[in-house]
Amino acid sequence: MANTEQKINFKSLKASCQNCSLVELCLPRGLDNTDLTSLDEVIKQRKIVHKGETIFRQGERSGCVFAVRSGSVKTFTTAKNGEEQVLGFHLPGELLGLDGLDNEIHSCAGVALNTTTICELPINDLNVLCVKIPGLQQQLLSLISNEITKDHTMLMLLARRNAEQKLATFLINLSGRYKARGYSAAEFDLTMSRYDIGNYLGLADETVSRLISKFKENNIINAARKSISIIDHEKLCSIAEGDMSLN
Amino acid sequence: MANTEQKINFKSLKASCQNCSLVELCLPRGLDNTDLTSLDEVIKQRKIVHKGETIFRQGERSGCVFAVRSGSVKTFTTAKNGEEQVLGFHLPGELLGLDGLDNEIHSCAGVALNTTTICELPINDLNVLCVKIPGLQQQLLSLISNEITKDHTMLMLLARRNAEQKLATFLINLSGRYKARGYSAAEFDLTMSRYDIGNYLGLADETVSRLISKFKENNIINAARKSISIIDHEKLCSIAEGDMSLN
DNA sequence: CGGCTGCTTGAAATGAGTCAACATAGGTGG
DNA sequence: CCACCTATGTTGACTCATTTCAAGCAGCCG
Repeated sequence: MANTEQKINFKSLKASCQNCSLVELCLPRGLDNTDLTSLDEVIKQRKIVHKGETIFRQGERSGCVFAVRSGSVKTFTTAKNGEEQVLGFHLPGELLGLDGLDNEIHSCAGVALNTTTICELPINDLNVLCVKIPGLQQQLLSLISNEITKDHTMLMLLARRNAEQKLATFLINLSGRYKARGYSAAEFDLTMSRYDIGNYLGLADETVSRLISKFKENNIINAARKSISIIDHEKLCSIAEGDMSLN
Repeated sequence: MANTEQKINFKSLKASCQNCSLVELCLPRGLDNTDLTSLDEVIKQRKIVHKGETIFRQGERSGCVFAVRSGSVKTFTTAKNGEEQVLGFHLPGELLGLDGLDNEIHSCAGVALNTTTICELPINDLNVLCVKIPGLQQQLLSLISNEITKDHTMLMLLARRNAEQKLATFLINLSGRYKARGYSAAEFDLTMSRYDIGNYLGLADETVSRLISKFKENNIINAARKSISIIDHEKLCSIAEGDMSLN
């Protein structure tokens, strides 16, 4: 398909899909440069998606997995009655669309929350590569397996935690993910609306708003609209764990 | 590893792991008898597990996926503070432990709810087979992908539905799964406790109890302890969908 | 500049949780 | 085989966290 003569090293691969977790996950497990070249060929050219635009639709077979290069994305399912459930938010370096890894239709949709750059990874090409690179198959299973573990954490959060704990956990989680990708853990933007946060956490958006205000009053965070800074990470953790409650 | 001379046809395979969904899923996709023979070799001898006994532990690497042959199993995670969250119930013919398909540690535990027969499918053997049988790899991805979709449905249920809808959905779901495996859709036993149901659905067990009573009063179901019969499936669906509410 | 969308805040309503007492089944041991 | 004991399930009364309804506010985009 592509020119396999052109050997690409890790640096150029990383440049072609910066912070792409698939690539990063593969690296420490002993894939060599040839493998990486092949992998690089699989990553289609980046695509720019604007706020509110759809990356893949529910019920559609995109044939791809996606990696966020910049910007952010929400995934959600739509029920028969039209109700939406936000399933997750995806930051730079993170993957989405793994529910289509079996090359069947997506059970959720992905929409950009702001101007976003996306790398597409065609699944058929990945499958071909999997035969050539035994470790890659394992990586894919690991990725999708982690996805299940994440969902299980979310089930616990939704079923067992109160509103304060949910929001605190959400903020800590975002903070950690930004940090893992080299951004500030203390200051970042909430690219999603209060409504989306509430929907994701199983709360009314008014409740989210109220809690943010309460966290502000208690000098745990500072917030103005989209912009968030975490002042007291430790207290936020205590709230998330249920070891502490406000008022 | 095993004697590949001994050709086993579908019938004997099915007998060896009755209603095993992995086998069933593979069949319609064109695996031939030789493939099935190999698959059969992978399925370790059945194991009997008694009520309350553990099939695999959280944090343990079992190296297996499991299929329920008879009985039933619950899976759950335990949080740092010791709190448990039930993640699912597994009926005859269903798989569990897919979170270990990447051959890493399980992020949840599986415990028998009553006397249960289990088939073990060692992942390493499956991986070897995947090289021999291209379709199998696809099947595994499909299975795990369905698992993600199921979790997403559950997230929607926990986040957006009230107690009545949750319990109605739960009962309809169980009914459908029993039916799919050839059991009665209208009459079955709840092998799990009210506490487990409540934990799974994010409700107090008293709430579950009250709702069962309410459904009984309205002649939608009949129930005595573990035994359940669905009288008015249609109404139950209406409640689940939120088109109808009691009192 | 004006209108729109998203956010904030207040007050009232309510669904589900908590606490507590009681009922029943099933298992155990005398 | 009966009597007791413990688990689990049921029901009631009360509480409270969160939702709902409603009104006002502030950025932002055309």
